[in-house]
Amino acid sequence: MIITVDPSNPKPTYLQIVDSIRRAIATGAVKPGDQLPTIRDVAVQARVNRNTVSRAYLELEHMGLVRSRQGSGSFLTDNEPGLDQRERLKIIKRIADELALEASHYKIPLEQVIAIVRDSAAELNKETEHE
Amino acid sequence: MIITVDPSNPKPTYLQIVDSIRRAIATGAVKPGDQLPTIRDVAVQARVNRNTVSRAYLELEHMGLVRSRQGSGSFLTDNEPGLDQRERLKIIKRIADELALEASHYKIPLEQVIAIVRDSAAELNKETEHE
Amino acid sequence: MIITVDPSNPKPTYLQIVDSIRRAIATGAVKPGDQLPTIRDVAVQARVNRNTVSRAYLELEHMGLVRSRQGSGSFLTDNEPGLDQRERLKIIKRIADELALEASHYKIPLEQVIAIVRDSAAELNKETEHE
Amino acid sequence: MIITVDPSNPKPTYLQIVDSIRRAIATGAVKPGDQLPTIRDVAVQARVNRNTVSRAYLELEHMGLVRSRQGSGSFLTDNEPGLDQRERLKIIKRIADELALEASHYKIPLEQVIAIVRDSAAELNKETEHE
DNA sequence: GTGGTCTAGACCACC
DNA sequence: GTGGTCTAGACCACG
Repeated sequence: MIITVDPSNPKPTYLQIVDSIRRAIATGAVKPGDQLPTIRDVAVQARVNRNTVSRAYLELEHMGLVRSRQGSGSFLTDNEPGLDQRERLKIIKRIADELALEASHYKIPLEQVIAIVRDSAAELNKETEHE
Repeated sequence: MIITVDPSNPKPTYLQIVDSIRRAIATGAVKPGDQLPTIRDVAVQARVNRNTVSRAYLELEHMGLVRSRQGSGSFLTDNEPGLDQRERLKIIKRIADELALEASHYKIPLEQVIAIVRDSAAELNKETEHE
Repeated sequence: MIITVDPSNPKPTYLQIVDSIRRAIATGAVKPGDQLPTIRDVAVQARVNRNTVSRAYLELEHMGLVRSRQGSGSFLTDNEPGLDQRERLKIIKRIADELALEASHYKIPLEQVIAIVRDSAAELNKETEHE
Repeated sequence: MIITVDPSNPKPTYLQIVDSIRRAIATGAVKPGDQLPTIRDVAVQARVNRNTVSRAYLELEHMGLVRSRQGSGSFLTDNEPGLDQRERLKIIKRIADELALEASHYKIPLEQVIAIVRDSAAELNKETEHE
């Protein structure tokens, strides 16, 4: 699994790591029960401090996606995310609003924006289809 | 102009104000040359500290959308945003990626997500069309 | 609010802080909407590092009991805990089992154990009744 | 003797094994002088690493409950636990406090909690009475 | 002033 | 080997 951290991205490092792993989950690169790379490995690979990776894994644990056990490692759970449908749609709407606002501000046509969204989704599904 | 701040929104207050004003620009509620509401008015209306509104206006100045004139208030400029096309698309892509990731995580179908994006765009254009 | 940390207690420091605050909530010493003592204040008072208190507040935030906002402080939410009744009883049962096992091991009579439990509960309710 | 390990239980594996054996002692399933199952047997049955079982048996030795004889296995001693009454009550009080705090937090009535404690104690004594 | 993030490095607990 | 905790101290972001 490839965990990338972009220092120019304003998003906090630990959340970028969270996103990397959530992306790996979405693409099917890791499956429920699988062991995640160790905290130390990710720290070396992404060139960040161990504590920062710890923080990311803690977040994933609070999201119910990961379970870490002392001495044996961190594993993907088989849980579904726990939010109800309303909450989910609220989150999606918030991001969609932001997308529409930025696009309008930069005068990027709606259809082009939608093409970009399709593109992002396709990148996630690319690997999934191979299973 | 209505400036709303939602304390449950994790986005910082000053950026919520920035977004409100950018939204007003996008919908045509304010036009180049128009005076913006005073910092004090916004602070009272949105029930936030004046420093926070100040911070928002400063941000808008940095974006080149607003110019403050000594003693007479803040006015909308007629500037186009200053980023080049590549930068703009990079920002859009980042948001689109996030949208796709969240949607996949919550198992919301792509077409529904796109419908929501169209919706968000339509809300922005609603008022514009009336002009 | 008094936050106490006992170095001889094997429970991690940050969880002892969490318990102190949960205890303050249970006794009614803090109410929904109230501001909690600042992270820095707790750190000084309990003689621990700021980061340790941060960790405790983060945990409380993940439990849905507290909301922290940059620049303004940490506040008690008005949420009810989010577990369903089954989960709650499972947690209670686990502690009850441990209590029964230790008591049996130390040959402490059941009725004495129950008296101690009543005592612990009374300490929590003492202050509440004064409201 | 049945040793069970629940991976969803946050308690460390070796302590879960310790508790299983202490429970067997409390119910009278094993008596002073009896031989305990071999480390290897427990490891196979509970599907854990032999080192983990070793660690559990070591802990039981430290508690004075078990003595290992070279080459012939581990046997239950006829020792009484070595803590003085104050220490014992302190441990009981700590668990009782935790029980009261969780119950209050989850709004479970005190009498129901006590019924659960009686239940836990009854489960321990059930088998004892048959002797 | 508030809380948030990150680093460096130490030590502990568990398997 | 694994993850967990804590410290010290720096710097940033927000109101």
